[in-house]
Amino acid sequence: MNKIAPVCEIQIIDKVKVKKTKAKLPGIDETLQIAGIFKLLGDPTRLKIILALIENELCVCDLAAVINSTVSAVSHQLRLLRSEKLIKFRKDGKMVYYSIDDDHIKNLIDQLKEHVNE
Amino acid sequence: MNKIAPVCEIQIIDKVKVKKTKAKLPGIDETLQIAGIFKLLGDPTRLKIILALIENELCVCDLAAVINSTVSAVSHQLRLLRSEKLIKFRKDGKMVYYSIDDDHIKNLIDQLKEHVNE
DNA sequence: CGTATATTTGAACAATCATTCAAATGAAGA
DNA sequence: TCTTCATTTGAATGATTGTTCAAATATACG
Repeated sequence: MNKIAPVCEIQIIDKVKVKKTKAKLPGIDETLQIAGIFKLLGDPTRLKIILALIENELCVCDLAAVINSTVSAVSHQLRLLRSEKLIKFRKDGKMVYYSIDDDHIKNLIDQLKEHVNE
Repeated sequence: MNKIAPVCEIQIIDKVKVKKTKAKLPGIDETLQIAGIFKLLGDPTRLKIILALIENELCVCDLAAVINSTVSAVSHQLRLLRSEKLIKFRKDGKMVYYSIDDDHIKNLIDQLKEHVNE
């Protein structure tokens, strides 16, 4: 009788291990930033854009042609990739040429290619 | 008069570059696989799970405690990570202990940490 | 067997997101 | 200036997805 309510009671098996592991994790900001970049690369359209730009600097309409998408869809995704500084652009008259702005990206993808081909 | 309808007409600036770039891209299956793994790492909850398991083998409820989530939410995400062979598990009585099943993952994340801390 | 606990599972819900279409912007050339 | 073309932008839509809650499994133990 008068049992303590089980509300919000969290079961933990190994308190020490939990505390130690928690201490080793990166902060929430860094975690979210890392997840954010993985997320960008996790969409097929954006990944194709990155893969294409690794091979060549390209304008938006050629980029759309390379990855079989529409100019509008590509432009929307370019905005996201730009905002995270994964790509950069230069203007030449009406044209806008995009290219990779991050050396790590190619390595990241190459590593995953190995993984996939195993 | 009798202009050709502009429907579906795709503008391409540099046909040669488009064709050459297209030829260098990985096939669609490989592209989707790579995107799939990036996508898994692109969710904060799943990334935290991976980060925690890199430090320690953990049971589900301790894992939930480490990343401040619920057992149910963690279990759902573990299923996805398992299906892509990023993690493995071993059973011990009622308990299920999860750990990393992929050597590439840690390197991938370490590389992105560099990127973020620049 | 019956209870307790760790984990999994399914359905439902809210939120996020990629694409599409139409319209706007900006730059080149007549 | 007017037109054309490359690109961007905004709103709308349909689809995907992460979390929650409740119920179902599964294993240990008395």
